Amino acid sequence: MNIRQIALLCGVSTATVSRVINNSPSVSAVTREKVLGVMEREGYVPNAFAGGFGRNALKIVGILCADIANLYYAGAVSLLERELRARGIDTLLCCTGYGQEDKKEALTALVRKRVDAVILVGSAYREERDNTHIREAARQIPVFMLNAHVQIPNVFCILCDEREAISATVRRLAAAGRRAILYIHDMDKWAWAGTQKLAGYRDGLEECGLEEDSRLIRFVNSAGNDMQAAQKLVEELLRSGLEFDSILASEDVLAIGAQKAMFSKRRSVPIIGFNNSQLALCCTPSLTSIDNMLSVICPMAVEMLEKLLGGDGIPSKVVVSGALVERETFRACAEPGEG
Amino acid sequence: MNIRQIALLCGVSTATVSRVINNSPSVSAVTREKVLGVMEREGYVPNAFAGGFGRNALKIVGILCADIANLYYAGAVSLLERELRARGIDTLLCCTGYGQEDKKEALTALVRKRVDAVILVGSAYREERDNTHIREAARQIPVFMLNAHVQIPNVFCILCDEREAISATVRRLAAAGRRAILYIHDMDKWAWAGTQKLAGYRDGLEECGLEEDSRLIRFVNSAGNDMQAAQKLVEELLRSGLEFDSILASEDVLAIGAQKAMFSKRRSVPIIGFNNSQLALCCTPSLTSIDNMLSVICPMAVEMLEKLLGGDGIPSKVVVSGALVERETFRACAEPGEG
DNA sequence: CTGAAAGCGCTAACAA
DNA sequence: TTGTTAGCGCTTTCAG
Repeated sequence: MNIRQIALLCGVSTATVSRVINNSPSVSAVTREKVLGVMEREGYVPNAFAGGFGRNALKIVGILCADIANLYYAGAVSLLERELRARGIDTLLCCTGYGQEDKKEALTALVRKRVDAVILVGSAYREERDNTHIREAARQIPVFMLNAHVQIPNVFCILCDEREAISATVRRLAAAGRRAILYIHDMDKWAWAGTQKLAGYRDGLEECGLEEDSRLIRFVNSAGNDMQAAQKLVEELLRSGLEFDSILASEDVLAIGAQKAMFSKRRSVPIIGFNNSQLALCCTPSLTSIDNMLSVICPMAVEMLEKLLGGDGIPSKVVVSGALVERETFRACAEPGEG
Repeated sequence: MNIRQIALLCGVSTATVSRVINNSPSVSAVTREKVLGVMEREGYVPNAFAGGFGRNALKIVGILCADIANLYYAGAVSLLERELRARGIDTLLCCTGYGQEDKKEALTALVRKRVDAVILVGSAYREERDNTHIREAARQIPVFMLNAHVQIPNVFCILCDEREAISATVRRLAAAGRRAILYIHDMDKWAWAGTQKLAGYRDGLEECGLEEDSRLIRFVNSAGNDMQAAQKLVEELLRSGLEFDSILASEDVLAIGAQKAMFSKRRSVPIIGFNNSQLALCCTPSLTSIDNMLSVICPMAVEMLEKLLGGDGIPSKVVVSGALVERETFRACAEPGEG
């Protein structure tokens, strides 16, 4: 059943049916009723893509993320999808994993679909070496990057200043008397963000006049369960007798692993995670965490996207600051010795 | 830039270009090279939707879920998307929330887009009263329901027997000497699944010859933070002096809230959640939880979907059994008094 | 207010 | 191996 058949049945033209479908005011009440009646009777459902196709007005944007089962991405996609839907835009979701080839293929596949724009969520999409595939994509459609930055025409980056957020957190810890801050990260997957965060840690130390101790910077590398890996790591560190009086992790799961290790050894120090995810609330004690402001960044990205599609100019880069969300594992008022 | 221009530039027909694009074997090597060269040079990217559109071969399926920020749905969507992508099918994601009207609208909107099928994730999509919108949708395209069941032509349901899973868990608790099992649920959002689960709890009691005690069946109703609400509830129950020797919750977050309450009062009983989500691993002690087998159900759904689209027949209903995943909050070998 | 007709970019049946 | 051509379902001028 298509628009032509309906037109035939009504004894009007397809144009008129189209007008009825789209609530055009320039249709007489009688005609409209007649057409609506037939549509109803025939159970006709117009094909929503047929019109937009070809006129580059599909009203679909592609969202790429590494893994939607990851709470961080799930949160971002949730916020993005909501805003897009509110504007009548559909979301084509691609979970690409972390492999460079897979990410690349997914991006070009989306471009082939002539979606109106793509949003790349997470710093995983900024490759260390070669970002030409992003450049290629941006030649065809606007590309938005969340929490990653590249300088390419038609690519728009909205990000949180994670480096500064980490640095500020280190300063907070130092102000609370902490001198030996264990830093746990999982940089492999997040090359760029990982580098930024680590730099933030170092900034913080430097600004506080603390010496960097390489034994306090630890890398967690796990194929599957990052939490468990972090737990094992910290248990080992405790066994080894390494001294530290606080823990900062580049992700909530790592912090929670560390927390479990400390708990099992009856040790207590301030522990701070990153992402301010639901996990931070569910662990006991609840986890202090750095919020990288997805709740701000995502709506902002969609707003910019809308403006851009509407023909307005938008900045190619927006940076917002992060914020420390204090919970049981650390209070700013905490004094040395307390946890 | 379209296929016609490329054809012109190459001095061949659009059909030939089309063949090159689709790797048809019936193109001479020379022609292929020539066409590929021009495509490359011109930066031409074929429109992936244009072909499939209209021939009802869009290779897109719509996935509806209430809220992708919810770990449970995120896990399901992750599994589904992976399987779909492996088959060259794109995923259009709609997060509908729990409102009946919103769910309905989202479904009809997808049907208008002539996606190849829709997958409704979660029992929230089975309305208590009126499922005619699903019937309508199913008249146009195949509908798959995950963890919900209705009997409608062209609707295919794949679900976990949650009722039996809960009942079995109650029996396990009883076998471990537990007689007063507190049951916490949040039925409002999940009318159908909620009813099933509660029925399972009652089945379990009955099969063990335990009397149902209405004070032990508790409803948590929170707009936002279910965990906190459950925590408050249990704290109150403890204050009120209500006796119970174990806790079973219809969702992991509720169990974790209960756990926090118990922990803060230095009480310890077996606690069992539902969904076996990441949260169950992140809390301390780690949470025993009922796994409703998304990891089985989701790939199965996509496999069935593929068969159906390929013209094969598939069953309209598949039920798999759940499984208890035992962790620190309960071990089957646990004896009364231990927790 | 309504209709005729020209596409949108591609595929596929048929012809050569 | 290649070309011709008729659509897919709808929107959108431009005339009436």
